[in-house]
Amino acid sequence: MRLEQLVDALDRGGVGQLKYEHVCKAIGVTITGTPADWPRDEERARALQDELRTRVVVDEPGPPPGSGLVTGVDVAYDDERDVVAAAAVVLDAATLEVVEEATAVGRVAFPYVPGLLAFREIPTVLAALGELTSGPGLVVCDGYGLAHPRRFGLAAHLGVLTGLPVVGVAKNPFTFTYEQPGPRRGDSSSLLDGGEEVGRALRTQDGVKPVFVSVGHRVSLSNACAHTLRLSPGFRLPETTRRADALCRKALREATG
DNA sequence: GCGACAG
DNA sequence: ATCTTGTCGC
Repeated sequence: MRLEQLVDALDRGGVGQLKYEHVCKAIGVTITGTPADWPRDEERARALQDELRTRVVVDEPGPPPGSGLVTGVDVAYDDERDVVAAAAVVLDAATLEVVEEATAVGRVAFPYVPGLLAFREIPTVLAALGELTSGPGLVVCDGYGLAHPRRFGLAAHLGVLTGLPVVGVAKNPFTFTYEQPGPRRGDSSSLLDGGEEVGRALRTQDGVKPVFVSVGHRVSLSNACAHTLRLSPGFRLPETTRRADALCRKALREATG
């Protein structure tokens, strides 16, 4: 996906106030600044979530597991120097082999506030996605989608901005509750916010702590779980997450030192 | 008011 | 997320 297409997508999505003219190239990575009109305080960030949440698409099953491309995205921080590095790693969904990699480095755009994680991660993640030549296919990110206080976590936010199918796979249950799923790989249970199922606790390896899957955009929950399972043949976390995590850390090392 | 709280 | 040694095990 080229950067111009990404910006077009942003405009078509009615979020044209998000400009990425700060994006430029330098020494093999993309250096991105925070968009001038990016929310600067929690109040405006929550207002933007409330505005964008209505655009989440939940009535599509999403691409079938095991075919096409699947892209993992992740970020690493150097809070001392106010630097963030993002990575996007495209895998062949059938073989889990790496098809393409891209990174971007930028300034931290927002502090970490539970419920507002997307504002911290998304600008640099978009820059990394914009560097990809291949279409990302299904995107898998760290954190939650609809499992969120206002039903608009990182995965949903990224999906609405790009129009891509996105799933969220988190390592912790956040504020939600769940019954312990069965002990075998593939066993799952509901992730609950009160009585509402907002995601699933999914066991990806026998006898290992589950991961927490939720819908981001244009995928069903059951399909999101099926993808997560296929992407996790040997470890607790999906290969997309593992690859993106390793790459963004490397990009941060090379950008910082 | 206090604690908890994706990454 | 990040700070961090050793250690158990394949």
